Amino acid sequence: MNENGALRVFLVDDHALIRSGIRAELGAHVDVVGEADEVGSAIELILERTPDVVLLDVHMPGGGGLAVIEAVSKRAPDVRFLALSVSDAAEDVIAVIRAGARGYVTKSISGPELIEAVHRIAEGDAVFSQHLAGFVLDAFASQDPPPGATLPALDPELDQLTPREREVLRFIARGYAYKDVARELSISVKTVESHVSAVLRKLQLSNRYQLTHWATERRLL
Amino acid sequence: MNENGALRVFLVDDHALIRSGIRAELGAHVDVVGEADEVGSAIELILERTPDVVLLDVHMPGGGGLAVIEAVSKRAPDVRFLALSVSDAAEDVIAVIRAGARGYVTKSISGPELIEAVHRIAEGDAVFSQHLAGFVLDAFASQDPPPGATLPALDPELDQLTPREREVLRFIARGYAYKDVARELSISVKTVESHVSAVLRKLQLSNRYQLTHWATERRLL
DNA sequence: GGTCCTCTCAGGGTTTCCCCCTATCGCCGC
DNA sequence: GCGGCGATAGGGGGAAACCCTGAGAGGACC
Repeated sequence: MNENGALRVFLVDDHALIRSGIRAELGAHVDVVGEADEVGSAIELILERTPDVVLLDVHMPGGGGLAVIEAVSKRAPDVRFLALSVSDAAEDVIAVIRAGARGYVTKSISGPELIEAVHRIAEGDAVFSQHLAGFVLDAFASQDPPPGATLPALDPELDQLTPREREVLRFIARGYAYKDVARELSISVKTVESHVSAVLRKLQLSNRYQLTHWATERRLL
Repeated sequence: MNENGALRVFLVDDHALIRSGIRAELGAHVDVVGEADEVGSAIELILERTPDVVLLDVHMPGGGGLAVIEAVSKRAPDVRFLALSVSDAAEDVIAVIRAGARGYVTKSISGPELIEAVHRIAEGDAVFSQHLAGFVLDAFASQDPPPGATLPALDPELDQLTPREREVLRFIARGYAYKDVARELSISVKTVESHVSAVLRKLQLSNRYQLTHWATERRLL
């Protein structure tokens, strides 16, 4: 907080237009203490100005928002991040949450909604776009679920896969060879085969090609 | 022009944040006479208010900016379009220019640049982001073949494939087995192998599943 | 005529994919 | 504790994919 009691917010986005839009929408409700259009200066300025909340784009040249979150979190753990993106791909969401963001909203959010989201993040809540909640909870089911969110119905077919199978599925659907998946996950090729067999059987598919399409349709890539 | 001599501009983008950013950047330099967040109302309002320039996002639910350009151009040919997008993918650019847009800039454009671009469009100029200009001209220079043909003849990577290789690529990316492709094209399996090898080598991919992924991203399927 | 490219095809080899099967270990619930 | 399930791993085998080399026919270009 600054001397007026307003939240101190920092913006990171490589598009000047969008930074401008955010500033216009947030208006007088918060104090925008700085902004950056690329990773390096973002890290530097955030550490210097220690805002309450950093609003940042996930997709940026030079490593993207992930690099910013990781670098800042180590040295200024009190700074909270709200990821802002045009993408609602499950992978992006998971990665950015893993890195330490407290929320993830798409750019279709309205001004008032964004203001509320920023305040909730500052108070320690987790904030997600409506249709993302399921994905996020699903991925973190094994660990600690975010506080007080009711989850919408998950994909019944995706639901019958075990977490490990889903992990393997993502690699396979992207065109990884079995041995590449094995190396990525540090398991044997034979185990990968087992998982793939299980996935194909459960989803009633007959080969990897269909798996790629299945995953693409569900926007898992 | 309106009574003050300012340009009359209309905004179409499904993201409120971005519309807000554009309004903030254009500021007092032009007269924003309306905005829309989806295709239907965009067409209706543009026809009603007949702005000098329409700034519109290429990627939108419900057909995207293309549908707007086509529908409006038929009934109000004096309205000029400047496409605004996060993407600089070749096929997007070409498609939108074909539809009738007079320019294409990415959202990384600065405020002053955008203002100048809008004015130049209004005056009848064509405006393109720096790194797109050469690209677009190349594409149209080398294109005289049949108007009904498929568009992506300008992708530098796709371009290095021979016609036969492209043909084989389409089948392989759809999941056809070598022998199926051979039967479809009435050639031997060995010949299919040769073509696939050439395609993988030229595109620097290592297997057919990455090819599916590659083709899907380029919307070749 | 010579050169280059494309399309065609082949042999022979290695690797990967996909499908059977079994099997161990650990965790959780009844 | 016993059964179920998930993750791990392996054997074996057939089919398909992939790699490398070579080579002939036809066309285009100079």
